[in-house]
Amino acid sequence: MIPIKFIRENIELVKESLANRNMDIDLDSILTLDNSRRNIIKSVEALKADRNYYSRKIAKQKQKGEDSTAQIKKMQKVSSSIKEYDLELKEVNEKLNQLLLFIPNIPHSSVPRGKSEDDNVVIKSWGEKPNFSFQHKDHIYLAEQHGLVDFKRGAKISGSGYPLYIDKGAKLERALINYMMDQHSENDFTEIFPPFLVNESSVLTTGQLPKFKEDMYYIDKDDMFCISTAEIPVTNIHKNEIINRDELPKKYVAYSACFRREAGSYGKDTKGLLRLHQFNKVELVKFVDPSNSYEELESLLLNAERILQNLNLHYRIIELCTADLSFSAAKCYDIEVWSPADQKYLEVSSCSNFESFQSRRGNIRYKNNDKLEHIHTLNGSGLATPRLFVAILENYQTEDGGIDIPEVLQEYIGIKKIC
RNA sequence: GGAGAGUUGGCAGAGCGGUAAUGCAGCGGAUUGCUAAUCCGUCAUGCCUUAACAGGCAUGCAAGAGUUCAAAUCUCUUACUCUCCGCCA
Repeated sequence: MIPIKFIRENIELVKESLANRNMDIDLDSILTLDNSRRNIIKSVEALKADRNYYSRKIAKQKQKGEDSTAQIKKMQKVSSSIKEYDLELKEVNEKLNQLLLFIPNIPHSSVPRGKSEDDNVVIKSWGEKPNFSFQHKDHIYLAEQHGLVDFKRGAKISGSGYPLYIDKGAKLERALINYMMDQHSENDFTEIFPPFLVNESSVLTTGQLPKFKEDMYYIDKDDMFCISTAEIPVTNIHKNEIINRDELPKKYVAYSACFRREAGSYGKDTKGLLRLHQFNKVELVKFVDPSNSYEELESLLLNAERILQNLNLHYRIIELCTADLSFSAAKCYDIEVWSPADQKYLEVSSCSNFESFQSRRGNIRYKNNDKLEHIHTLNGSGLATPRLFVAILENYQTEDGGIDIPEVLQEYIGIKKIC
């Protein structure tokens, strides 16, 4: 949430930020609304001052036993016109707040400007693309060949986009989750197992609502949302709380299933594990002192990268440009792992600094000396499993058609190779 | 699902129709030569005036509605927390 006062005082900056995001939001009508809001406040507060003055007078008169029917008559009129103004003010406030909830975060000054995702910047590349001396296969073939994932039965049970992991496939999936959780725990992230259904206010905090309601699974009867990421429950751990400065940074790691309707992406990546309605993800969330949130973002990125390094998978890091930045983020890095079959990079993590955007929505503050201020929130996938699963199958396949298990996972899965 | 209790500032805690006591912590200042004490101020948000310092007004007692000249206080609705009962993995 960008506060109206900030918009009012930095209108050019906000306009520029929206333009850089390729977003068209009518700021002038927001300012007009703000203006009329302040005018109403002026009028109604003058009346309320009047009312307070006469109420006190009436109280004194009553004590003395004097008659005050004239004043009371007058105040009845004042009160009813206060009521009208208050109603008007409430309507204007609601309209204004509704509009403000649709304004995205302001990109950090270091974010590259761009018109589309083509302007994202590759800032790092780690490892090497594998060279196969044999005809290598894609993950769908490999998964079906070895009975790791049953897409057909998943579709029978739920629909497309709900893979059924079986036997060694199920074990590999669980090994990945357990391995990543352990790694991050060792780096002082506190382990969380969050609720997977959350209320509306939690989704407003992180910014998936109100703008992206179409992407969420919604349970009408109970007014609950299925989480699209563990970011939602974990960020809301401290909703409406005040955190002591000496407790910062607060670092959490959580596994969750993630549910996404993927509205508007029909026909894209419909086969295999690349785009799913339900998938598993390990998420890192940090609550940090605003003065060093960008250093914390860099270290968060390293925490996520470490997983791919330990799995010895080639990846690159993209710095998202203003046009590709997500709604709530001020800055974001994507980590993309190499898929030999598709000959392209697959996004397995987004690491973002939200600055105070989410903490304002969720009223998450910290005590800075004598002042209460909004904290900065960060999060990053560490990592999402489906594309990681893809990368392991494709990068670790062997000439005899088997799949080697990466060394760090062997103790988790109990075998060294899928034959 | 049923019954009861509760929700007041950073925290603790009073007030139960006349407009938020008090304590603790924090911050600023004064004073005293001693790791501290004492005193004063400040310590939520918004709006207005001001270049700024500062000042004025309003709002704020879980959320919303109602009664009233006046609501933390009375009435209704909702949310959440706790306790007990029921059902259940």
